[in-house]
Amino acid sequence: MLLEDQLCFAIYAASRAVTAAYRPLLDELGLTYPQYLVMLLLWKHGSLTVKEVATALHLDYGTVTPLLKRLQGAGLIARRRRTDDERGVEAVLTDEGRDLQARALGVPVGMAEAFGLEADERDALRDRLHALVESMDAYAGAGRSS
Amino acid sequence: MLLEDQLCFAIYAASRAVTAAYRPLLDELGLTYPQYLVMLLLWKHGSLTVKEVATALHLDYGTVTPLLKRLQGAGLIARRRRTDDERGVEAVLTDEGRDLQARALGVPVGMAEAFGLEADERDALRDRLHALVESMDAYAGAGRSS
DNA sequence: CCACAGTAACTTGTGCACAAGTTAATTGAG
DNA sequence: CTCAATTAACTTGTGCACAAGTTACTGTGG
Repeated sequence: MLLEDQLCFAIYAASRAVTAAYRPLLDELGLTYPQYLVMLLLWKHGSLTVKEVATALHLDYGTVTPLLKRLQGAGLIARRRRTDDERGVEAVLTDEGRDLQARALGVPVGMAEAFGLEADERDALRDRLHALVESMDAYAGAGRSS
Repeated sequence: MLLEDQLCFAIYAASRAVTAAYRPLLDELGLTYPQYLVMLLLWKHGSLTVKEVATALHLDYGTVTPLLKRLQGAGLIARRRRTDDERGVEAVLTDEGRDLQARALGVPVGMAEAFGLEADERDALRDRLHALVESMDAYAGAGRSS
């Protein structure tokens, strides 16, 4: 029952340490860490529905909706109803949002340095965590169905 | 720059998946995940100052103070000024708080099952994450001093 | 065509998490 | 001893994160 022995606490502490390490880098871009994740998605895809963002980040609509509104308020994205299915709302990069990508190129480099790990170690840890998330999702799914 | 390739996102997603897996177990105890971590500390030590709790969990006073007030509101702890140093406030288990430990014994067992990992794998992952947190703390410390 | 189940998004309320600023008690240099 | 710096705790404000409930649109069976 010791706190320090539990994997859950190690993950919880690591998550907060990582976002804290990102903060000074992201402050210069005027982004929070979840906002940065959304921008990463949009720099790749150009535009995404609220549902697609929520699915990719494993987040709730109730988290994503206000987050996108703040990005809109910052002028980085526009939000508009889809025309083919008017239930959907699409987030689209503005010119300003697209331009921000150039200034964000240094962020992953700076973070790789902070991690203090070799690339292969980093990949191994990442893959193990991905497997953990899938295992937990499967467990949660099984729990719901019983 | 791909989201799925980044270690940071794997940790962020894993952290939320873990606390989500704890939620149904902790709901039965009437605790949130951070509250459970505080109770783990108190079941071990009996009483701790706000500073000691904040240090152990790597949290801010601004997070811990209201958290302890909610535990006090739930009747699990009492909060009182220290007599030897009146700046300090101590959190102490109530009888009710102490009794809760018996009902919480099943929580780590249930979680070990959800993780779907062998004990040695779990320990290896935990140690690697602990090392990561220390590395990041050291990096942040170095950044502040420059 | 029409009730209706299902889906996408939003809203409200609670609880972290952290920055920045405030207050009160303690410590220590001169 | 005195007062300036330090420390412990609290407060305020912003932004996630998620549960639960609401609204608007879609697609399908009858």
